Amino acid sequence: QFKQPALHYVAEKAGMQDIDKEKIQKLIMEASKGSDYFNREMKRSEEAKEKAKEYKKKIEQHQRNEKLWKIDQATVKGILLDAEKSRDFERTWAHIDMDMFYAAVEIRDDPSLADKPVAIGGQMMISTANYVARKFGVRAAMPGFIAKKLCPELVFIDCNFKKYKEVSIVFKGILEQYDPDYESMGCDEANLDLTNYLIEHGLNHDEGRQQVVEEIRKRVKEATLLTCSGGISCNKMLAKICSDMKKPDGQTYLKPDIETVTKFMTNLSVRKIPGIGRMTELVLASLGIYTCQDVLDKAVEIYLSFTEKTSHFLLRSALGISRNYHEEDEEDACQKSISVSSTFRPLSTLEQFKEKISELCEELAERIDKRKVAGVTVTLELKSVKYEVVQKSMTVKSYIWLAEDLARYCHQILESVWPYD
DNA sequence: GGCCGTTAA
DNA sequence: TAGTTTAACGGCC
Repeated sequence: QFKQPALHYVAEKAGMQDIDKEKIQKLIMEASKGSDYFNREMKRSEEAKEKAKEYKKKIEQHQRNEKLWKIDQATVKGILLDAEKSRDFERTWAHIDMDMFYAAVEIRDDPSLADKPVAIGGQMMISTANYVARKFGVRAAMPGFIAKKLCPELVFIDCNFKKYKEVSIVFKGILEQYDPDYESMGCDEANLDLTNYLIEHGLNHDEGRQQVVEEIRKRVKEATLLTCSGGISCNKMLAKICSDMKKPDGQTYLKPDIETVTKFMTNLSVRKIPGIGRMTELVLASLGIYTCQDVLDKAVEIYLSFTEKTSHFLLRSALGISRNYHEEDEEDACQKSISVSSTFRPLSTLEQFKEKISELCEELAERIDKRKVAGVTVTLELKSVKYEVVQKSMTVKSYIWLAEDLARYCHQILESVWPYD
């Protein structure tokens, strides 16, 4: 565990297990310290720890009252029993994830890059790094200037989204043949419900499930000349966690039985659960919870700290239970918002802000037009140089899609928060 | 409905 | 010197 908030996790990602964590963490710290971004992150971390303190108070209060604690324990037992009842091993999910996608495409098209440390992105932000670069601690979501400090030899390559999109279409075209309703998670990964395919092909058994994913990966490699990794399990969450375990170019199968799943979850870090990020990890750590087994051991503490929805999510996840069916509702699956944003040099006058907003509205209107959609709520979000965010929105009576209408409402919102600094 | 925070790719 | 963009969701008032 890091004593300071880790701005970029070392050894969290595939390819970063055998590296000098200490040294890299120190370099990142030196490069970050004192920056507005770092200060903001520190503040967020402090707020998370404060939250944990409140939780602890409530927990201790219940613990002191024997009767109350007994009731809490009984309630939690019920929740865990209910969760257990919903456990289902009948379906097979696969999570397929392209390895270091953008970097892999660039290296494929220029093999001379293969043994050099490569980062896709620029001095501002890196999207992906190859495994050579990861050995230096360089990784996605790290600004280029920090990556450069970790690895002075690092080769930066600009993003070429058009090319990645084309590869992605080929990739998805293969997945579609195994599950026409596959759930896409960005351009380089997807969740597939293989159950129907497996049954139809008489392959619904341990070997068959692994064979099918081997086949998918082989076909992806032939069609794109790129490797991908896979995870196979009885639900989406487990499949996703598994797909990360033998990266690159590997796959992990988790047998659908209670012993295997329980053993798998026991020592798993809570951070591996999709949906638990840096802040939740920090809150849980303050409560002495690091692994999924800790979540179960401290189920009452979880129940008392979080809302019903969140504690159910945490407990079910720690048991290795998650949804194993497609989001059925068309209504639920549709896009709910559309937005543009950009980072620019600080502005000062109201006029400058209005001008910038108008430009962004033009861009947004173009995309709205392409998608043939319209909306009723306009939200303006401003972020200061100190990373403080101000958000204000308004819902109107008529549908909006034109740039001029978007701009008019945004200007109105802007004036209501002016002066802004 | 409005505003804020978290997550993820 | 410098730390993105887009979208979704949950909590709280």
